[in-house]
Amino acid sequence: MDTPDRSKINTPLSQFEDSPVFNYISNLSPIEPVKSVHITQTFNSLSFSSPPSVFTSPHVNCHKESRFFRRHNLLDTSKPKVPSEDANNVYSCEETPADSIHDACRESRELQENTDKRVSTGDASIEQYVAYVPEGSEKGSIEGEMHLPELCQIEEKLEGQDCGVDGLITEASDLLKFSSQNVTEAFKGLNKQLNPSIQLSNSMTTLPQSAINDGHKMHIVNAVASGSEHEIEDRPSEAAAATDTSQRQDNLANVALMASNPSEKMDDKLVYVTHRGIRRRCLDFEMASVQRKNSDDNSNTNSSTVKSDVRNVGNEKQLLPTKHSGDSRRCVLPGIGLHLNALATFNDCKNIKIENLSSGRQPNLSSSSSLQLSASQEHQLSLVAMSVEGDLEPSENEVQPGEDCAQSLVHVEGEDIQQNSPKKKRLVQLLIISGEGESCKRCNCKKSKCLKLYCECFAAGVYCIEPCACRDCFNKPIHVDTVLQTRQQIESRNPLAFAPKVIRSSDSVPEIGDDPNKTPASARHKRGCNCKKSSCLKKYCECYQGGVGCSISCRCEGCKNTFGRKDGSVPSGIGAEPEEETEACEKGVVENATQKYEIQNTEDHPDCALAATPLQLSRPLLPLPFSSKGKPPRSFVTTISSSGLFVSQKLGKSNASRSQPKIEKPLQTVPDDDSPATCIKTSSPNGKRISSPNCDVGSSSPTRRGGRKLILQSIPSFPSLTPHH
DNA sequence: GAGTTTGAAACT
DNA sequence: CAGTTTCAAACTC
Repeated sequence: MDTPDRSKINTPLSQFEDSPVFNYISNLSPIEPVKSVHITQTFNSLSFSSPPSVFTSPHVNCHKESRFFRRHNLLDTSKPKVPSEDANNVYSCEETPADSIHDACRESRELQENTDKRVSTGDASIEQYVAYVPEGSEKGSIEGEMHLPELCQIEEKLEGQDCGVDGLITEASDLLKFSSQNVTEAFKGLNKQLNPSIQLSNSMTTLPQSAINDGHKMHIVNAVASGSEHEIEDRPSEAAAATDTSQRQDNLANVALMASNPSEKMDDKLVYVTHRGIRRRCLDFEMASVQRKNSDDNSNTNSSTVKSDVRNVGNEKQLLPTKHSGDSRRCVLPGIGLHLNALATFNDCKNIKIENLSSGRQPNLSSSSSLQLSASQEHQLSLVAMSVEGDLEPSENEVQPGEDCAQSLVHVEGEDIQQNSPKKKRLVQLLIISGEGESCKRCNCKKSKCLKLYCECFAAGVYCIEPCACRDCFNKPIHVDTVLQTRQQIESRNPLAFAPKVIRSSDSVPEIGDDPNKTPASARHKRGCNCKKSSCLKKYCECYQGGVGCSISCRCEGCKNTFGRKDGSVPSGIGAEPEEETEACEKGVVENATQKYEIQNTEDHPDCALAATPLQLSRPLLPLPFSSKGKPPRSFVTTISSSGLFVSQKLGKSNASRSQPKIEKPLQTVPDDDSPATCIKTSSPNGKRISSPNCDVGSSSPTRRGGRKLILQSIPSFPSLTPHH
């Protein structure tokens, strides 16, 4: 404000003096000239004080620059808050196959990474967090290790969350803090407290597999061993040493976690360990086979109790690394990145497993896959269902809960694969390719750090994973705190920000037998679109993308939404309700577009296991984002039943509408039915399915889960599941 | 793969 | 609340 005056005063002083106005002013106040000059100088001196004349012109520039810097600073500062930066670096390092590691190793690692990211353990975040450390160390970014604890601490401070996850993180961080020596000591202490298996794990870090008897133990050992081996192989001696330490730390962390909650966490931890091992090397599969054998020997030990199941699950996962790798996406999915998942994860794993068991382990992929595919939501659902249903059958195949379609494939291949490393590898690759590869590609954020709704992943409540092409991504388990905070912030602004954009009333759910044409119109985009040029005929339109008709709430112009126009041209009754409750729509006509969608979905959809972010879990709704093309659709349709349950689906594609309705119905899911939809899928409008690719596969495969219907009851359960709150 | 278009999200 | 800017997906070439 002052600046202009000054400038005026400065340069043109003489001019002013000459000007009539100045004269006039001068007349008014005789003192002026001097003062004016004086002032001018003062300002000049101030402004220029440090900088030379160079800045003469540039007040403005200065400001701009200052602004510029400020912005940067802000950003920087913000980053720092998120311990993440360092972590990020580490993380990124991880992701970047920069190292001199052999190509093979690199590939395997990549695969592993993918898998790891998707690991479903409840501790997913922790897992990854921990996992990163080693990676960083591998890459020689010791700093990464160093910072991790700090990050954890920061997280603690920031969140102070009680969530089990957080707690775990904290513990992990603490563990990490320990110097190797301290670690050792701490470890010893832990061992005393830990159950035998854990202790074994501890010893395992250094011991060969042979020493282990217990299946669980075996897993741990394998994981550790594999990891260490891998590192050793890949890296020079130095790296090996570092890795060793990091691994130990990880192990400790795991142990600590386990210690904190032995029964529940054991599995997860085990899984975690396994994952790590896998991550470190693809070769683990072989190990897995070995483990599996061992496990088989020990498997008998497992009791029929739920706990036993859980363990089994863990074991299975571990046992079938392949699946994990493949799975990691899926099964792990749930656990993968999600905080929510994490919460649910434990349960999920259990549930899933149970389901598998209940289903009687279908030889076919579909069954397991379908469940898993549904991912976090499904997990939850499954949990409920599990509770409801009692019949569990032991799964011979040991299908892992988390497995995806890909996994299912693995299964299909059968045990041979397990035993056969090469086959396993192939399968894994296939899985990855088919499953994640495609589906997993997700966001491509460059400036939002994946912490805004611009980011599809973030918006979908899932962590970004490797397939994402995002930059400076903070939407990773490592940055849980940041993610949570951001989400809260956004939600504070708009409580429904993360709610499914398209809602479908459960009632509206069309019945399977119904006309396929029935449009998802019954579903409605909550806020309505605002399309001006796309005529609501392109994916730019959220309504269209979600496979729903436009409604009154839409402010679109020239609406031609094939799913239903704003004007209500579509019978579905679109216009009628902004809210989605009614479903006249069901009657709606399914449009060609819908069909297209379906087709696309089917094709694309390979879903990935998404790591749900914690918030999602917290939310009542758990939309499972599916990626069509690997990307989770921004909007996915979620059905909310009056009861409060929801299963998100992608309405987009008709499948969702049809098949899913079952699922959607708050209370029941009938997986088995028919159609491809059978798999519990969540489809995104984009055709991205939440459900695992298996669904597709599954669809092909006749078998489904036992045909049982899952009855979901009101979801009060969610809260409990959520570790956070 | 690069560039454009589009509309939601975010900001003011 | 409206207008503008930013952003990333969707789309086009």
